[in-house]
Amino acid sequence: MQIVDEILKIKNVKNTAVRTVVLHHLLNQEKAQSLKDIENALVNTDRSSIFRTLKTFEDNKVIHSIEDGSGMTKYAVCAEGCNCEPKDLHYHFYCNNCNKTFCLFDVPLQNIKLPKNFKIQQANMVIKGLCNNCNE
Amino acid sequence: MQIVDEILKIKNVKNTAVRTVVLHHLLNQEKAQSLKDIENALVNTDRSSIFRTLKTFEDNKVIHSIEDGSGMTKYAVCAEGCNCEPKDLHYHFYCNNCNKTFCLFDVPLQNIKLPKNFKIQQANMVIKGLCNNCNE
DNA sequence: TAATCTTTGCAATCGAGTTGCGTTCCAAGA
DNA sequence: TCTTGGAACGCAACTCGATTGCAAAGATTA
Repeated sequence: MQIVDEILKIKNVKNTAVRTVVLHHLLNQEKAQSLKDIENALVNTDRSSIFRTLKTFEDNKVIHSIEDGSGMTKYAVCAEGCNCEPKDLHYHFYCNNCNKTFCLFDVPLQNIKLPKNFKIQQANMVIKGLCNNCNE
Repeated sequence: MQIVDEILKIKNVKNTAVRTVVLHHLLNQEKAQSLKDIENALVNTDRSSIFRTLKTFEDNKVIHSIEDGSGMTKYAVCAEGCNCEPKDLHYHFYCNNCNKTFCLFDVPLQNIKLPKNFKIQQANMVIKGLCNNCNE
């Protein structure tokens, strides 16, 4: 739990009961979590409280959200030092079979050459296919 | 209208009244369209008919869908010869200001090196920022 | 023409996300 | 310690894009 405290302190987010359990849960997942995933895991915590907690975390760069095309926004803890700027972006991998969403921190994002006068602010890169567990 | 007929014929999709107007509309747009966009443009065509038409088009690779994070799935006509396979993928650009979604056909997709045993099937690449009209 | 399958339009439903509001909690100041 | 104001919480209701059930209309085949 001291990691949770530490992260919240660094990101300047006040620690509360809900925030603690939500962040603790997120830290213990290998795959990005949807609101429903978290709701199911934390049975006695209210959905809207979790929702507002996720918003707070996102606003304060504790976590980042991923639109993986599953219809549910997924959330994952930002890597240390991440400010969710273009340089901090990474690919996500969505498994079409087990529906898990992974952060691919090790796959570098190419330097994208946009058309003239287009300006990048964020990006949402999702590769879909089969993960190592589901690929035969 | 003969382009519409031609595309549907090539993609093996039976031509109907709704399909004609939907595809014709999509062909005349510079930006990807949401179901609502199409609904608003084709006032006397039913939403569910448009919806089912889009599904049919997508199943038959007439169009592809884009999850741009706006909460609404967008649709755009596939380029000639597109089979919506990884090699046919392209980046999309979502303008945070005017909310338009563009297909960036000219920006090549890098060859992504996935972790061992991961297999790519599709991808949804969305870059967000300001388009040329909105970038000052 | 009759039988059958497909497409369409309408209405209802689903579900993720979001919000309003009253209550509870907490921290700062009196 | 008590008071007070703001933040967080829990509950219920609501929004809105997506989807489906069903019957009518249209197209296709025998």
